[in-house]
Amino acid sequence: MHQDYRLLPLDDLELLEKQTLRMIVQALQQYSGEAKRIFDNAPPKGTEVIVLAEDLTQYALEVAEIYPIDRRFAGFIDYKRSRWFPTSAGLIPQVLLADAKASKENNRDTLQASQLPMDADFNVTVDGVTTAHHLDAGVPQHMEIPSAGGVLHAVTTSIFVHMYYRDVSKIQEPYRDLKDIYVLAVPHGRLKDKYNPNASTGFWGKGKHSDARQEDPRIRVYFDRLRQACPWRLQQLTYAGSTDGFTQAIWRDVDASGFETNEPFLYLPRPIQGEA
Amino acid sequence: MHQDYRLLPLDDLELLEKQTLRMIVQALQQYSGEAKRIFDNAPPKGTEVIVLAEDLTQYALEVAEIYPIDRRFAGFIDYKRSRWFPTSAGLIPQVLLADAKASKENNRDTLQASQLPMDADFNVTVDGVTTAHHLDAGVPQHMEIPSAGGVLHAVTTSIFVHMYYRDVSKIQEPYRDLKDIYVLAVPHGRLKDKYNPNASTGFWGKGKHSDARQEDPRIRVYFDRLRQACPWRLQQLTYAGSTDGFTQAIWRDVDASGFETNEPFLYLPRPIQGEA
DNA sequence: ATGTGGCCAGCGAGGCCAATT
DNA sequence: AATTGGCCTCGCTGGCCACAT
Repeated sequence: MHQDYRLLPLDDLELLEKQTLRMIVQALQQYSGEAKRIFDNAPPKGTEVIVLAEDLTQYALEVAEIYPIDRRFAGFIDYKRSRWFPTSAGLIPQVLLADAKASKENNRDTLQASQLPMDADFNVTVDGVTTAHHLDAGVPQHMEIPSAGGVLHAVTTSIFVHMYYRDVSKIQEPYRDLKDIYVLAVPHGRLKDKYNPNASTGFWGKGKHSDARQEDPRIRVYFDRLRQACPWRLQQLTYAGSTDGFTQAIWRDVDASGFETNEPFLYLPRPIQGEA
Repeated sequence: MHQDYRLLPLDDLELLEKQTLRMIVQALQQYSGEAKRIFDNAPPKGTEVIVLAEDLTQYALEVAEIYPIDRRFAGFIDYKRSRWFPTSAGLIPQVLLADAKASKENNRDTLQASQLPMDADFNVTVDGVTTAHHLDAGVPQHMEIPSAGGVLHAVTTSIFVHMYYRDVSKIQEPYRDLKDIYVLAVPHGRLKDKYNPNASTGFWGKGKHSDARQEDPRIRVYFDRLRQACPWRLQQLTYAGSTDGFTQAIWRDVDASGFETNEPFLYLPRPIQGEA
């Protein structure tokens, strides 16, 4: 049984990320009812969707935590927890990094360099000319935690919770319509060779920063390409067709032949509170 | 035994706020060691002190929570919890609203209108001319929570955690020096008559918004006047003279004669983790 | 020197549009 | 019409400075 993620076979590292995401999807599904009520009905007040996405992500995930490691980090990541993660390969110290996004787009996410878990290579085409670009990872592969008997290397796992919505009204409830919650597991830095061996292969794209204004570089994750590379890394909880206020409980995976599957799953809905 | 804060005598409402603050001061004291290590050593990256103050406030307070009420609100308040608060007058449903501030000033705090718990009247002097100003409270006196047998009215309690610091270095640790943690309990709206009967009496002052640019009005709390009005509502945890990395454990109160007192208190230091 | 007033800076986080394909 | 590139908006938080006392 391993305790150090650096000794894990890459397949086991992927499984750790998959298990992490599966748990987060369960937590979001169970909270999706209240999440939509709050998101849709919070009064407009400037940049409220940002803080709504952050708060709702926290409320969804905090009740699904596991064996905590008593170590905290401060910084720009919305939700971060150190914990012992149980896997078949061993009990792995992990730092979960989850970032909440609110967006009217549903095909990509923009990451700050500090949210990038792997060195990224990608092509950018402007005026028919394609050039290779590169951005170094800003997320360390692990955090070091002093411990009895040595230093623990807690593997970082990067999750993005993407609230896809549109505006509905400026004067009355509902002000917004939360349509889907996308959940992305962006591969750990050790998995670069598999997911992004070169600029032509991968799910990265030019960020939304302005070069002209010399803004800090950002980078984008494209949903469709992430899904093609690994279906379960792009989950979609949709409210479409919902009659009970909750999202559809479906987990995206692959079967033994490598085909994409959709597996319904059971869940315990957290009650939708606050209905007057 | 009351369950509705609206029926509490004002003195009991003050005691509820005092008990709330006392617990928060204890929590911050116990966490002050790690808080300073993290605050001082986090690498500069733009507006990092804001998020540091927020994260540290959360880490300090979340371990000191009490009997939670299963109700969540989303919004711009940094730390918010619904809970049952035990007082001698009854078990009172409460929504704690704590906002974190980072500042190089140590004599006042700026509040958004949405952080203002009472209607405020105050004088503004410009060019020798004094005029009365007014700003309506943006914090509701309570939040309504549907419950078995009726609607609970959870009293809001507004706390501000003010990290007073200065910059030290741009290139090496420590980057900052966290000097004091001020903790303010701003009186509930029902206490306006006592604390702010008119524009000439109170601790409010002109906010730091720009009228010229038509920014949303803000308002300031002046520490000295809050302390004069009610000494325990302005607490100061200072690192000055500290040899162990923790703040001085002193609670400010008043004796029976109304004189200000300083009471040392015992605490269980949370270990300062992460020292390499 | 301090205590107030208040303009502005910087920077997140996305909206949104334009140029391609 | 859908995809990708990227400029700019908007608002949140305080730094910081200028008077006034």
